[in-house]
Amino acid sequence: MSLPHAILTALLERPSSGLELTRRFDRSIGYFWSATHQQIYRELGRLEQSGCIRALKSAQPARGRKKEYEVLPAGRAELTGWVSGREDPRPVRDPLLLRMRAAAVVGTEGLPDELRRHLALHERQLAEYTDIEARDFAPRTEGAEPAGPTEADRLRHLVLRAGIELERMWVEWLTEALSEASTAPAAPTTPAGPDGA
Amino acid sequence: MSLPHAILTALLERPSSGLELTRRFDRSIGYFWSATHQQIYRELGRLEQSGCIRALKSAQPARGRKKEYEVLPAGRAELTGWVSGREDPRPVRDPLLLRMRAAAVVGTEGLPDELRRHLALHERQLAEYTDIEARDFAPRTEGAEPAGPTEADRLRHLVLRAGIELERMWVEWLTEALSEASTAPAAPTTPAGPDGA
DNA sequence: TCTGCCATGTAATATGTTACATGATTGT
DNA sequence: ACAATCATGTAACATATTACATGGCAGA
Repeated sequence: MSLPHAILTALLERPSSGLELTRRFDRSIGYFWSATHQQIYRELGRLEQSGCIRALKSAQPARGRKKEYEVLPAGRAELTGWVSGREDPRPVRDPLLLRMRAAAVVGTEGLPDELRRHLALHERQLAEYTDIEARDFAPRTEGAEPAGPTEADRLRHLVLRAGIELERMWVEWLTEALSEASTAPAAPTTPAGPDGA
Repeated sequence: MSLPHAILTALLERPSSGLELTRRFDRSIGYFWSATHQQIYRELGRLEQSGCIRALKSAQPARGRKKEYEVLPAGRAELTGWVSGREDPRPVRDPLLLRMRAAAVVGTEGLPDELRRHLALHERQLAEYTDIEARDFAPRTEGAEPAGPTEADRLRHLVLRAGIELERMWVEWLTEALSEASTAPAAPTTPAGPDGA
């Protein structure tokens, strides 16, 4: 149940139309909660029906016409409740790790190339994040305005740092995996092994 | 499309019944691909129909009777193809990061407690992983048998290390987030801000 | 027999993905 | 008129989650 809350957050930050939301989900918000435009339109319809948001009057309900939404008090209350609630971290679901485990059984054919490809992708994402950090969260220069970052700034920076640390972790792990793979070339493996990990 | 391959891998490691698979998905395999018993039974039915696996003869097709499956050559071929194929890393989807971003807009009420709770959960998971590492992948003692770890052992260890590094990353990040939160107590935040991160 | 657990399964719902359809606007 | 693009949406399907249903077996 995170998508509606992601949309409420985005709309509180700035009232938007469905397509604008879609674009923002390709950039900032999508870095930790991705969504396609179909999901977004469906969810906008539900949120409107449940009274959490409403379309601005300027927009007539016609098919090809832009339709902008804003959050109503009920929507803000819903979001506040969600933030202060409990929700366990989701169990990890990573296809690459699964494939490595499968490779331990059926062989590593083609795997090193795939690891290199993933490494390049994670390095690119990491660079994108650090660019954003340098642009939006540069340390205050001396003699600048006395006001430090706001609470909101600090929270957003923390979220970005989580993304950075995650990417850094994958880059390091993939580098290590590749160096191990090059030490010992691929070979047929034993048919079975311990189940412990 | 990862669940069927997760099941094939598990069955290659050891032929099992649905419930046994469910238990293994709560332990080793589930550490990077979780699944409920309903998903597993449904997928076992599909895999059997498509000729990737078959039930061992010992098991009659009765409702309350145990039914064990083994992988057929077609199943092994399917898995091999999947391992050597391409699949992009999934975009991150993390509700906690989303909630922090929402908190930047509606306030951090109740958030520090939740961060502490998550920190404890990740610390526990990390301890579980390092226990497994110490048990199953202890460094070879000097003077032991000359054979090093097999390729399969190294792959399984790599997968476990990814889990360890992921948990360590979350533990560090949550610790940092909490120390920042204690520096500046929660307060109502500005209604809008930059969208950049 | 009754309780509890093992084991397999169904049904309903929620969420996510892929492909396609339609109208509006702008530039040539 | 035509093409390209913006913008909103439908339909079909795939996957995941939650709650519940059914039968077998073992021991009190």
